[in-house]
Amino acid sequence: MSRPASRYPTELELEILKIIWRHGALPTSSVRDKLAEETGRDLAHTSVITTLNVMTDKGYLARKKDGKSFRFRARVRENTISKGMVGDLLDRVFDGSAAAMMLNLVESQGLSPDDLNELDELLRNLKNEANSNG
Amino acid sequence: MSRPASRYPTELELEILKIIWRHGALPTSSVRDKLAEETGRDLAHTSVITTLNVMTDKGYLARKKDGKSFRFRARVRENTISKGMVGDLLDRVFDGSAAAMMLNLVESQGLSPDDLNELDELLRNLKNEANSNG
DNA sequence: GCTAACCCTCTATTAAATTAGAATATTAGA
DNA sequence: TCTAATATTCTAATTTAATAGAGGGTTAGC
Repeated sequence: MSRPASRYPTELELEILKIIWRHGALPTSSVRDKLAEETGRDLAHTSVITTLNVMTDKGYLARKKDGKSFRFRARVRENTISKGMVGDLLDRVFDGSAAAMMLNLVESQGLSPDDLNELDELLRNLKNEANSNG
Repeated sequence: MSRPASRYPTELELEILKIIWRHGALPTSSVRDKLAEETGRDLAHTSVITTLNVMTDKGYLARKKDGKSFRFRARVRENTISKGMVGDLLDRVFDGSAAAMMLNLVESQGLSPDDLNELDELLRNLKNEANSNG
């Protein structure tokens, strides 16, 4: 056998998704421009189309004719993809232990006092929810 | 150009690293056995060696002759790799916002009350540290 | 009806990752 | 020393990802 297709967007695919999530449906030329502007990735027009079509086949995007060119819109939500990718890492690296992953994140990412307070608040809300819903 | 080498262990490489982190230095045959037992991945002996050698080239492992076979040990620490992979996802998906990533993790992973308490404690400790060290 | 401009489809190349077989080396024991 | 067992190296096939060129279609303007 050989390498299985990745279950989540690849590097380039994610860059493109992020652009489309931010700016809404775009034609190829705009995707290309923004890739160059925002990520420094200066691809040929045809390379961008090829990738957009692959992404369409994979179900990440939908395309619709608009005048003489296609316009691509996202078919997946940012939150869905994020959760999928985080969940994947969680399983692969931390064997599903969310607490272990959080600990790692907290340890390694030099959180500021503001960050800590924000998290504190987040936790408090979650606890309240848990109490009122459970 | 084409695909650049991934900066972090691939799927299979990570499985192998986890086995070696858990069990310490192992000969090829044991890595093979444990891959089958623990992950259901039943590879040919030569496939395992090939991968182990690639991992050695990449600096993830070191090999030393032991009797008639090689024994492979980890050259990277689990925590280092975890942090790298989490940091990578953090940058690529959440543009470096640890708080956003935590929120996602908390939202999506249905944390139990126990988990919440554990995290609460974790945060409290961090805050204390921040106060006493700052 | 041409021509220029623009966009797309099809095809192709390169490298990494995964997998494994053939050939070769090594070692222990008879 | 010869053999059987076992381990390693070398080579290779396959698939995905990333990238882009050649060729062909469409549209607006002259």
